[in-house]
Amino acid sequence: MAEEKEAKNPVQSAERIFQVMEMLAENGEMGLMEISAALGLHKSTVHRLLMSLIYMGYAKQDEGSQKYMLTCKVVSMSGKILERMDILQIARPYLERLSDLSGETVHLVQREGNNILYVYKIEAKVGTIRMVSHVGMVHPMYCSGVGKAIMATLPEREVRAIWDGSEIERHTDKTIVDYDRLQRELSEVRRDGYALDDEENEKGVRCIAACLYGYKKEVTHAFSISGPTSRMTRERVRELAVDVKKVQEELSREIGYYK
Amino acid sequence: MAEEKEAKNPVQSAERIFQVMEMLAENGEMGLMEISAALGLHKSTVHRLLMSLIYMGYAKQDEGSQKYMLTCKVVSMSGKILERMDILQIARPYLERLSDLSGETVHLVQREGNNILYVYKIEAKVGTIRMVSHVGMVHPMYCSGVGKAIMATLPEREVRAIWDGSEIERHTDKTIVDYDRLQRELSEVRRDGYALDDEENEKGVRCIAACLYGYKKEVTHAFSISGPTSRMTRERVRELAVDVKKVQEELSREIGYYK
DNA sequence: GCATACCGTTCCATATTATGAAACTTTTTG
DNA sequence: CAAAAAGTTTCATAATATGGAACGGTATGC
Repeated sequence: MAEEKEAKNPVQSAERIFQVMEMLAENGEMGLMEISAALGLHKSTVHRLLMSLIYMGYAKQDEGSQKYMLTCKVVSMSGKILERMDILQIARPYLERLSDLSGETVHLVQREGNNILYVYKIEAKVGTIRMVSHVGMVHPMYCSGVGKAIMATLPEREVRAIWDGSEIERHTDKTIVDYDRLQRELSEVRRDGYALDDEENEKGVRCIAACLYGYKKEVTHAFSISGPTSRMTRERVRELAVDVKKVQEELSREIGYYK
Repeated sequence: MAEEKEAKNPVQSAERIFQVMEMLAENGEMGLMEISAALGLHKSTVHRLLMSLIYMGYAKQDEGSQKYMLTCKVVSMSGKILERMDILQIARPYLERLSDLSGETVHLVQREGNNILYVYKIEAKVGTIRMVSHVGMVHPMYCSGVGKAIMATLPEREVRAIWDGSEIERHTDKTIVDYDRLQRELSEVRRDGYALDDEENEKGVRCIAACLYGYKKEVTHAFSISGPTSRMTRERVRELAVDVKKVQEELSREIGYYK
């Protein structure tokens, strides 16, 4: 009988308060009973937690519907976190250069376990098609150019762990759904120095990505240029690859990576 | 002896947890004792709160320095909040149109008491000068074009209240620092239908702004085009005013405002 | 190189705080 | 208009957070 001393949150009410917040962030406006039922907490408890959130300015109650929702106070906190993020501040001008010369959407992402988190986005300067991505969005690694760019720097067993830890979902008919193909593609990424996402994630969207070396021992960040297949022809991607690799090199060097 | 039954937070530890988070968001990496001293809480208490934040994924501890900092988990929460914000989703294409035709920085802001909060920003498509603004940033109303656009819709006593509730700070030699001038400018805004910020907030930056009608009874949102004085000449501003007012009208109508 | 001071961490008895049942009020629904 | 559901308030009780104290590690100063 293995005595598992499982780690537990030392502050119960903190845990519950964030459960409520996450619930509201996920579902938008909710009623008290709805939250109570979803979390399995007594309505009296939920009410108290909500009053606390309102008191602190993180939530509010709609006067008409009486439903609860989050305010923008965490948006403000989020902004401060991003402004303090040194890698973002350093990368920004480089990414803007990529945006200027391609006119396409540019992203900077950060690894979070088996997923990547979008921390910066520059909207396309041409065309009217908008990508669904947005700052704060979390996405699986295995089906994104940036994710593959990061995975390509990891030893096989870690790649395997990410694969096993991800829920493999087919988004388009080109989505990678078997591990062998992922491995083959990662070798190509290592060979070429950049990663491609050829409509694997979103129909009609092609993307070229590269990672950033030198921030931590393990690679944690990557960036990409994405656009509609109409403009992002295979040929154009090959052209952009030159710029992407150049930015990768310069930026990695500025961050502190040599060779 | 007026028995003031001041409202208090019904969940003490929630209050403290957010005090810790806000502290870290404001100051970045901090040591345990530093937080403890700043908040006047016992180090043991702060430690427990931090362990809770780490457990939930909102904070982490640097292995080297042992200092604590926030992770990007609230960035993710923030992203979800913004994606649910209907007015932002509706306004986005209109603001992009303004961005396309001007090439300058475009903002959408939301009133938060005496301040405005930036909820959306489109970077300038021309030039290399970057504005310091960012999504999540909070700014006083009295010294911004968007702020004046909103204030111009309020009755005098509310304007007065905002003025009194703001810390008047001179940012440039053109910053409004007396109430009479603010009032005069607000009359102009009412007359013209748009607000100007002529280097009042940031040296070398001119901005034209208008509010959005129809979302709530009170006006809560405004948008703007900003750029360096070199490109944003008085004449160009007059030209852009036409587009700004057009977007104001169309957008207000789409939101649900008639006449 | 040793002593001291400082920081971070852990433990624990105690007092405070959060809890949830129940009662009450308001709103919605049939 | 009645009944049900949602939201709010109260309160005794149980559980939780609290902070003093002590421990261990690391940096600082002599």
